[in-house]
Amino acid sequence: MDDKFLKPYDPQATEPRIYQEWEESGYFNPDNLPDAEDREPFTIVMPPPNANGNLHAGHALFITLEDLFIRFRRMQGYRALWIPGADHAGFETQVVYEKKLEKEGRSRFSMDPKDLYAEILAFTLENKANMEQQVRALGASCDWSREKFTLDPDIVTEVKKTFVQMHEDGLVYRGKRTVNWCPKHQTSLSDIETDSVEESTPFYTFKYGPFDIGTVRPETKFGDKYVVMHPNDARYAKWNHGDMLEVEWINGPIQATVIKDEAVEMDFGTGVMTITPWHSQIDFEIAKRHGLDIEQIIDLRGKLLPIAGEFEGMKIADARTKIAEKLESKGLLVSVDPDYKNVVKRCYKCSTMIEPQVQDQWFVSMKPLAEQALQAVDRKEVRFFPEHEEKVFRHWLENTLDWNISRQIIWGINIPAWFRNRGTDTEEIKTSLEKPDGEGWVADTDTFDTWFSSGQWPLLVTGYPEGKDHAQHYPTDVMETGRDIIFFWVARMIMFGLYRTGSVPFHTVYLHGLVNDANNKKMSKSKGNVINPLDLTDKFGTDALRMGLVIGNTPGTDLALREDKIKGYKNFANKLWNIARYVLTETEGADLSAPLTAADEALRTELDALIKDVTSDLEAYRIYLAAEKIYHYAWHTFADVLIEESKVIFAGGDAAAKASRKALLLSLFADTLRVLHPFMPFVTEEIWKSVRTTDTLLMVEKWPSSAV
RNA sequence: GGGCGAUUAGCUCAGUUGGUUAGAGCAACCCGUUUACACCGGGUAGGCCGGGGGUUCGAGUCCUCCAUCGCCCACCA
Repeated sequence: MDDKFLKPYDPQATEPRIYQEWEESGYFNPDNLPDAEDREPFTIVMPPPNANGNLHAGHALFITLEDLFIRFRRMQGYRALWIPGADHAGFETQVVYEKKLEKEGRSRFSMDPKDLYAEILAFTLENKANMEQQVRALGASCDWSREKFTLDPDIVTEVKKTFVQMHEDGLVYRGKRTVNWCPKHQTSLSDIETDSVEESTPFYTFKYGPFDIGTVRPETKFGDKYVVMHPNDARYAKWNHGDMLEVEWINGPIQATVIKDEAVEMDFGTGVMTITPWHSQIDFEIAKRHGLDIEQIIDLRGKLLPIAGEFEGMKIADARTKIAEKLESKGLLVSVDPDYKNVVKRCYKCSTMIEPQVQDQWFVSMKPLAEQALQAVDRKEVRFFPEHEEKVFRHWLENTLDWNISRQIIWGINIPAWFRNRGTDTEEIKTSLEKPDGEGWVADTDTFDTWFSSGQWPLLVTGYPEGKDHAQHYPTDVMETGRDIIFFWVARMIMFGLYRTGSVPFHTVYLHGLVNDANNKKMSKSKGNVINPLDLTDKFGTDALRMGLVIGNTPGTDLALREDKIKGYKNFANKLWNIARYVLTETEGADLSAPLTAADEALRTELDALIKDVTSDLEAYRIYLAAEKIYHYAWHTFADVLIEESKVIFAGGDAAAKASRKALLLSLFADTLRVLHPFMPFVTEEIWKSVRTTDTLLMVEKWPSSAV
């Protein structure tokens, strides 16, 4: 027996050494596996962590699960490939960096864009290196030789090609449309980058000529020269579409026009409203239907424009009550409901109120792409774990609107579009990777929504269209990621995968829930309850953390991360260590081929049955069950029953029984280690060194297949 | 407003898709230290499986209604 077993298991000293051995073995790269060419591929694309900070508990969970899937399949004999990556994370990283600038008393708006880009790039690359070390610490057996960064030149080129091709196919268009504008970050955002928040706000009813109109936003009302009602509303039958009338309004009399439109709800308020098409999606649609003028009232910083007269330059929040007061003083206020419940959109990063603005931007036409994705799910080409997430997925795809993909930020992939005579009647637009021929072309300064590029990640990292990996490893097998990014990412990957390659990017979607704090509350910096997974690996070992993340965690369900639970699995790692000490001490020089007694044969069969069970659990993604079963076997069957029984046998005089039991202990322990390896790779690999009869690493040992 | 999910032991959760006396970990309580391991062993206690109704030979599991909690989506000003 190795002397190392005389001391308790020391994960801190063991783990980095073991990881280095794995990495140096070359087996993370499936091309180096024995008989690589004969193996069936099994592929996972890692959700590339944002290279803008430390890994959080959610990363630890996905790394654990994906590493487990990969190690299991590698041992089963697949050409197991796990492709790691790092995400420049466009807007997210820019927000992180802007906070840093703010702390330093600087601002992106007073910087040269080139300098800003260079600074964020340096920041990102530094974090990327840090992040990669943390992924290693968690035991990830991913193929670092294939690692991709979302800003790698080949990735960027292919992303741009997708855009150009989609433009040619009419799936990308430039349009003057309502976008979600964040006045703080000075960029538009997609619909899913905003949060709808219910708030209590005064609901005003004003006199507008002969009508009473309701609004929660008096500050937008300056340009309201259209008054809209439902065509079937009997109360207003005497008014005809197009009727003109003069009404007294905020800054004096204006010419108003009656518009009849079915978008108006007859039983809401008075059934009459005025519209502000520049700052409301629904109003914009009405204006478009009837060819009405649209006029900007609020600038991009959230301040009133000259049209507001005496209110020019005021912030909308301050202007709101002032304008209501003025209307009241003019006798135009009918009533105020002080506690009206209204849903407003806020920036998902800074909670600033989104100001709808009409802008010329790039959009993806979602309907045709969503159709394709839904059909692929209908054909069962993608299955979901948990199953019910398929409903959530469908519901979103059936209702999603066109996707604004242009961002007015520097940190990202620039949109390969070119303008000539921009903003004039003779404006020309071209999309191409290179500047078009001819004079006067100016490049678009906008960048892509980061999900436009990460949505193509599986096809990009496998080297579409010509890469060898694309032929061999696409479509991939499992996409394991957070339930919270099913729309941001999973839906887009399926759409882009189908669009560009004709195939779904993966056949299985495994969605994990949130990792919460010990009280099952969402972790957040402001609450101060954030748990750093690397602290837990330092304290209890990576294997213990992995077990703690996996056991009792069903897909799609949130997990409470408790230290006492992880501590329990640290004890388990040590238990395995002590089992090894006993087994190795007692079986020194044992004859592995000694015939088994009938009783021992039954014990062998018992484990075979368990392995069969655990294997089918793993294949069906019942990870939580598989982990618990093998844990329970090792501790409460192997250690508590078998070893105790063995002590009696070894103390007795039956030589055949002794020989049988020695061979049995070794064989059962070896298989227990094999099955435990995907869950607890470090301690099992370390013990394996003393158990193995060849010099093979446990990570490439054959998964035990039983005769049962 | 629409959708999804949860409700099982003190706590955190399983219960593999209807089949014996409902399980695990942690916590609690009692006993045990000439040892593979106190990062331990042996044992005990603890559950009208949220509530009502239904289907069935049989329901924690299926259907229905209700209650509570959580999450997601949302262009009625």
